[in-house]
Amino acid sequence: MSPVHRTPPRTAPGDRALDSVMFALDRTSPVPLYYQLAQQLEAAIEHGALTPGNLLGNEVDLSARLGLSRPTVRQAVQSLVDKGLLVRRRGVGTQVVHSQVKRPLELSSLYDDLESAGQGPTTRVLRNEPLAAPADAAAALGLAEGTEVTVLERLRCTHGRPVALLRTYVPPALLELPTQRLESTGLYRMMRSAGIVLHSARQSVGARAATAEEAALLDEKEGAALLTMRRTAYDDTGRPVEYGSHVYRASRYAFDFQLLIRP
Amino acid sequence: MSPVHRTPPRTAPGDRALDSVMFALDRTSPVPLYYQLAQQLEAAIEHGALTPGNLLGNEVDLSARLGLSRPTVRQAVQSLVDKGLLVRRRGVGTQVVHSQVKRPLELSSLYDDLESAGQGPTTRVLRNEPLAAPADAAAALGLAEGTEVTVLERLRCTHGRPVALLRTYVPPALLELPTQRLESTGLYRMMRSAGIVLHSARQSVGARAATAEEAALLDEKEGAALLTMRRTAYDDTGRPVEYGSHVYRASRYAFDFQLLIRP
DNA sequence: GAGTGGTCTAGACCACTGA
DNA sequence: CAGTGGTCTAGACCACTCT
Repeated sequence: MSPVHRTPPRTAPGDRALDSVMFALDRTSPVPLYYQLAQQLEAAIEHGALTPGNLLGNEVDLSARLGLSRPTVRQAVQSLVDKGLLVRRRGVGTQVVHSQVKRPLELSSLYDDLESAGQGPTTRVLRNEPLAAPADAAAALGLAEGTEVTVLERLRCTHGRPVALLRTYVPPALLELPTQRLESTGLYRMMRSAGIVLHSARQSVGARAATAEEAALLDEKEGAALLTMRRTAYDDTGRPVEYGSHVYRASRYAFDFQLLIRP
Repeated sequence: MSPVHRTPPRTAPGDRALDSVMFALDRTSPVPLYYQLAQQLEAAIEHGALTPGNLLGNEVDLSARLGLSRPTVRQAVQSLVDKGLLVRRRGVGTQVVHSQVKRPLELSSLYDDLESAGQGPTTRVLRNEPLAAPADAAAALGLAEGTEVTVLERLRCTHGRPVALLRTYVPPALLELPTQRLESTGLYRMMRSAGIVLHSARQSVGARAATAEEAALLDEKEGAALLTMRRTAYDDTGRPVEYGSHVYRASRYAFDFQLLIRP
């Protein structure tokens, strides 16, 4: 038996590097406390102050040390668990996931489409006009076949070379779509500016051989393997706001994404 | 003005069908209350008792009516918001998403791989042996190149016809992989039985032309467009447990999934 | 048995929305 | 303005894991 009366130094196998990390919470900030904490925890993990091994002292101590209630600390921790950075084990503790794969890097191509404006990628609008909706677009948008919609065809390039050919159908009168702004700003930012809040999207990814026309536009050979993607996007009321049928050069593009498996 | 003193009938524009729905909460059950409530809400939505329009009375009333605290009710509602079934609007209320797309149907092919055992799909193991890890597999699994791993090659069929050719590398000594159980049970179930808890996976989907060998196995023509998918799966400690490099017949398979866009 | 996360309560105040 | 969700507190008991 140890002659120590107090709690021993406690550098257990799964030692808690968190003790040395300082957190600065600003109660006057409009940013929620749980969110401030989550951000600082995430930064500490990324920056390496919190090593993958095992860690993160128990929630009761942590909340006492931070001057927060346990539910608030839990809310912060939970958000990182949802991001896949932490794992909770009942009776054990909360650990930082080993993970080579730090950044979840968000999800697949929608993210690209959301962000690809201004910087490297450029977009050329090949077509932007009203059209009687074809069967697939009408079905996806919940309209009668033949309803007038706006059809866009855009050629997306990175490093000056084509990557994707995007055909998009937008419901009538949803928003103005001046070609110039489409090329400079991107469809999703225009929607956001118009007060349309994206909520979810349904995607289907497949493959097929390039047609002669696609091959010419994309600088591929006819019959080359292309990635295809059909997507219907919905706003926060569940209303479809876009249906797209796109092809990507398989030689220059792939869909990368991380899944979290939920029990 | 109405001569009524009490609260009027209150069949406002966004009327609350929830008032007529009964909830049965069992406090003796080991199932958490918030989870019971979430399930019953989800069932009510799916079954149509809660119509897409607008709905769901405020959380304070709801918790009072159910005899629960507001945080508990919030936890239930939040889980459905996370699933994309409900939308909260501050100052307005919580609404059922219109959504054509009811079932989120989980995510892409991993789900298929998890579930495709026993029923329609069958799996034939073409190869199951130790092998010095090639560069890509070693990198993905965090091993030195040439480390001995187990390589699996499996041909997956539905309706008696081939759909996919799966090449999988499993770290050494992770678990036993008898061919017969692989064909009857599936890799993921075997992992689960071995106490391996899947946590996340990184996937990359692309396309390319079929080689002669692939074409022969998959009953396609050489040069046909195939979907390709590379996946590294991790368990809950962040340890890589599988690296796969797979090809799917584009004529018979596509990756379908739903994204939720988070602000 | 000690320590952990999982769940739950009964309040409180604030920020935003809409009439 | 009243009503809504968003955040936060300070406790409580339970279920599980590990030693």
